[in-house]
Amino acid sequence: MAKNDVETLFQNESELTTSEKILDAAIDLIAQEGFDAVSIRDIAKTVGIRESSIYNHFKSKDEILDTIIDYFTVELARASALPAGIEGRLEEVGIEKYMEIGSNAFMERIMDPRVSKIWRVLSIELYHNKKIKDFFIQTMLNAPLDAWEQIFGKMIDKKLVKSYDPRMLAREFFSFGIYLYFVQFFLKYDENSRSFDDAALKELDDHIKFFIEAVRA
Amino acid sequence: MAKNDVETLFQNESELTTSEKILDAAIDLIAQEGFDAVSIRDIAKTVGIRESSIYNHFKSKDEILDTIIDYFTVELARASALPAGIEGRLEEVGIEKYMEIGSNAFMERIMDPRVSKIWRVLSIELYHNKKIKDFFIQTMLNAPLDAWEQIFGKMIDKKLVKSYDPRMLAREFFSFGIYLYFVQFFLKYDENSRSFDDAALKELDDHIKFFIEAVRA
DNA sequence: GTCTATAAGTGGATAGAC
DNA sequence: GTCTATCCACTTATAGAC
Repeated sequence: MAKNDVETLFQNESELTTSEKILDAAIDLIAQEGFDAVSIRDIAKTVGIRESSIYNHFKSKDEILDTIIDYFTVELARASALPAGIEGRLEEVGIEKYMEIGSNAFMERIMDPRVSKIWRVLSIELYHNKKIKDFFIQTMLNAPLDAWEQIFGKMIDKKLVKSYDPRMLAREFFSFGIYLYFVQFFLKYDENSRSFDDAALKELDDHIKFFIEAVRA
Repeated sequence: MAKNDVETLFQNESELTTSEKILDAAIDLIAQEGFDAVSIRDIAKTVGIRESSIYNHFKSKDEILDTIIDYFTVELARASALPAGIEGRLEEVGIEKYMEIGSNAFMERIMDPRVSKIWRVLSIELYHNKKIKDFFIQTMLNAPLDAWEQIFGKMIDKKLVKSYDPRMLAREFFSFGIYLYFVQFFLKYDENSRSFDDAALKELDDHIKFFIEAVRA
């Protein structure tokens, strides 16, 4: 990586605008200490400018957080979507492969070291930021549950899966993702381990195998 | 409840010491806004004394939080312990009853409206307080996983349960509790709904039924 | 677009009278 | 054990020179 601490989340490090540098620094600091504990001075010092200069790019401290939230909730929302093209190919690929592809698509976005710091920021601010809370409820909870409910409904129709309540199956399957997320971003997070480790991937693999064995018709 | 907003967490409301009033007020305010956002002045105003008087009872703001953490982590740690007496009665009570009793013991502590505010405080401060983080890893994660691993090991020995890896079974069973906790205290928490609602209990019930059907030998 | 200087407010904490 | 008064470090944010 480069000479400074801040791993950039934007494309070309050499051509970063000051606004992008500010956002990078803010993300880095907030991920470590939380939004309240980070001051405009801290951010300015990390970027290498005076605090008053920050206000040429953002009109308030809150606007910095809002920009981070708006920029990345859109980006991260794609994580819960299933990969395009797999939709109609249920019989072709089989249950195992189907669930594996769906899970991996989800996990890869969360594992990505480029965005794991953002996940940490959103996790930290979740408790008192309505925008983040709504994002989580919608994107991390309801959307995946709805998607998996539909998928399990179809699997039941095709007699690939026992006729359980599809919503219950969606919860049984997806709740494990929330568990892994919580353990990773609340209990095990530190600045050095920014991505899911192999143990978590093994646990997910075990979960998929156990679940499939439990529901296969 | 009484004439003021603060539901006391201590025994006799009429005989609360000032220290206890301060802790109650602090818990109430922190559960709503987080520790950083609550000032000594806020706490003093809620109690009805001047901020300087706070320092006759606690030597710093941090000591207030520490007292809350120390007092309740001990209390809450009991939540993850299985009820005494059930230990050796596995054959007698059967798998369903055994798991139901274990789960209920855990859930009742979390549901208790008296302590759910404390759970919220601990959840909010989890990300930057090592003491709380250690408590969670030990009491909310490792201890329950160890306990259930042992139990499932015994169930497998007695051929009550298929011979899966007991640690994997512990994760499959207990991760749903983490999911329910996360949804409750991070996504759905607000001052009015302080306890788990019936939907969560129904979801837990579904989970237990699904799990038993999946593992029964 | 960055700087210096400063405003205006809030925070935790202490001294000393009662 | 509570009060008034005060300290001072730190915060966000603005004004205006360069």
